[in-house]
Amino acid sequence: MRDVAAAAGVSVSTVANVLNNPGVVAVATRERVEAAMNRVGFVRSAAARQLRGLPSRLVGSITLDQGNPFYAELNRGIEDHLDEAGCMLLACSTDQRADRELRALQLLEEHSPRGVIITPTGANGQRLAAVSARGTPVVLLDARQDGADLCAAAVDHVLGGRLAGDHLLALGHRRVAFLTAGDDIAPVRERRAGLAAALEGAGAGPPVEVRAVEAGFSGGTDAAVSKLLAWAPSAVVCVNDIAALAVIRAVQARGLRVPGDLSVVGYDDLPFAAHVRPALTTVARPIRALGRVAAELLLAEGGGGHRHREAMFAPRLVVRATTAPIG
Amino acid sequence: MRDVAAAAGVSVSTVANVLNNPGVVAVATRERVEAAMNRVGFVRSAAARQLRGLPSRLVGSITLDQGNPFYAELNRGIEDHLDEAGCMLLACSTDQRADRELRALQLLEEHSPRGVIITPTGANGQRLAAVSARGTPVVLLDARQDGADLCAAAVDHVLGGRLAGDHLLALGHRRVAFLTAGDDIAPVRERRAGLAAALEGAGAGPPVEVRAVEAGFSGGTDAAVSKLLAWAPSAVVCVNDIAALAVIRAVQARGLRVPGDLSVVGYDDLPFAAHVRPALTTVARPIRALGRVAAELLLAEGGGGHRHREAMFAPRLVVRATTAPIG
DNA sequence: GTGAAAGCGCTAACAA
DNA sequence: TTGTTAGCGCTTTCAC
Repeated sequence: MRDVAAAAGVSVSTVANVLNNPGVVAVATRERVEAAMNRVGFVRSAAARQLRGLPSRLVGSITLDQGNPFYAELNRGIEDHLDEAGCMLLACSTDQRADRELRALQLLEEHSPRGVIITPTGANGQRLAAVSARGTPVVLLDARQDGADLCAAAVDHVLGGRLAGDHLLALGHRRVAFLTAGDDIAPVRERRAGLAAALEGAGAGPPVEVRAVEAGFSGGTDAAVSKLLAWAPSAVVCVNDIAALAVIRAVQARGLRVPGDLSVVGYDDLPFAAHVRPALTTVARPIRALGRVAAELLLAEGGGGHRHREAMFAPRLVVRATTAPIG
Repeated sequence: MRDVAAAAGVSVSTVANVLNNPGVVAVATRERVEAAMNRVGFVRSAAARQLRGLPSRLVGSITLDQGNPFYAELNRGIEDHLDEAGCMLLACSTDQRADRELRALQLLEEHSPRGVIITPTGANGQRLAAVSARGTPVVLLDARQDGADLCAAAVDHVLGGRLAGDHLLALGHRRVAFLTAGDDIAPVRERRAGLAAALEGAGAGPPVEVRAVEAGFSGGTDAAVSKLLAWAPSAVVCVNDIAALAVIRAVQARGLRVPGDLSVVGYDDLPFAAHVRPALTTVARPIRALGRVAAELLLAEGGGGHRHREAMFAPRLVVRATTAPIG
């Protein structure tokens, strides 16, 4: 900036005015300064502005895995809204490990971000509250504010589980399994609870729970499917579409048919769900909108007189071709 | 930091030593300082360190769309490697628009990142060279260094196109279409060139090109498929797996069978490709490895005496069930 | 309409 | 082993 000032034959504060207060500087001067900026290749230093206490343009995003299509889409939604405010996403993955989450939080804080949007593992609630108390807006994503008083953009997963359960009940299913992924995070517990409530409310037995070791497209699923089939359910609700697809494949590999021999319900309605054959019946949630709203809540928290809010989204059942009447 | 110093009854430079030079400070003092840091809730200011000229821990990633599973996986690979160096990803999407790319570059530069990894639209080559010249390492991802002298982690897309072409030729196909997505970026041009080379080398006609307006899972595909079928090819090579899936669906909706009536080849081998039915024949590239290597090149460029390098990955044909002999 | 100067939190060179 | 100090690039207040 000094260089620009020198090149334009003015003082640094005039350059500053051109930048922050263009109206106050004479047109001729301004043009001279702007020309100088181009000549010198001037780039403002965000570090220096931050040091002066100006609001940062960085927003942290901590998800379980930014490589997962679901979280990728979420980040995209966040980015879309942030873009309008000139902010950028600092994206980290935790792989659902509390230590990685803590580290990410630490590194993020050092950059004094405008705020942090997080899909929490659930293990660092206190730390999150501390970050928030220190003045960095924290928005919970896909999680309720349990205890801590924070903003949240959440999905009613109890309803999601119930939707899946009601759908299967209506088709005559009574033996229903729930396939989870070795995790015990709140959104998964809630889905299971909703499913159980639906089944038990109708006098059916509770869902049996089957754990796949890995949540991914491959690995761990095959053993889980053996366990699953040993219980001989007529339907299975999966923790997400990826798991559902893996289950379908494993079931088909055993010579069984979906939905003829086993109905399968996914969760998320990822873009591929509609294009798979048989097309996946699944519980949809507005992923990108979730991200956008989280970003909105984050930016709104900057304003004074703030009260933490929770934006709750209702999931929606999308019936396609992997569920069928029993018999 | 002053607060910590006061709380521990030492000077700021002692606190600094505890942070940067722990060996040189007396154990008792160090423990006192560390206790004070916890008490005060001390968080280092990255802004201040940067202002002092220390290397930044931020790495920019500019992709076409971080919500796209391919780029999401790429970012994850980058993150994996960066993590070991304590760096974080500043992720932006351009939607393949030159103006958005320019803006992202601008915003990134203001944060003086340790480097930038970019899937270029191709329109801002000069600007990239300028950024690099100014001292910020730039690594091209999924692109060759055309003209500009930059590091690159690329895939041999000409080979990729050729692999698809050779496979189809071996199955007896002679009328082959190439379905692109309304874009004209280098990786796509190269695939088409490789495909054309294979076909023409074997005396078959050149591939006809069909443009889908949108690259997404939905939208634009249906009209493109009509155009495609009007030409009555026996096989189609798609610009990526997502497009391939959309094509398969649209073709099936018209009562035709894949691969019976039309063979389809995808590109990328995204995780779902193996789980779709019929399972997708596709050209695979090591996505996460690409990201990791890009990150490696980036960090290596920090070291002195640097010569720009190009890491080239060979794609691999994965034959599944969407291609069949003609007849 | 423009300039001078202080200070944000930190590091590194030097002094004690 | 610990303390003092200058200065990184910017914004902002105040004086001209």
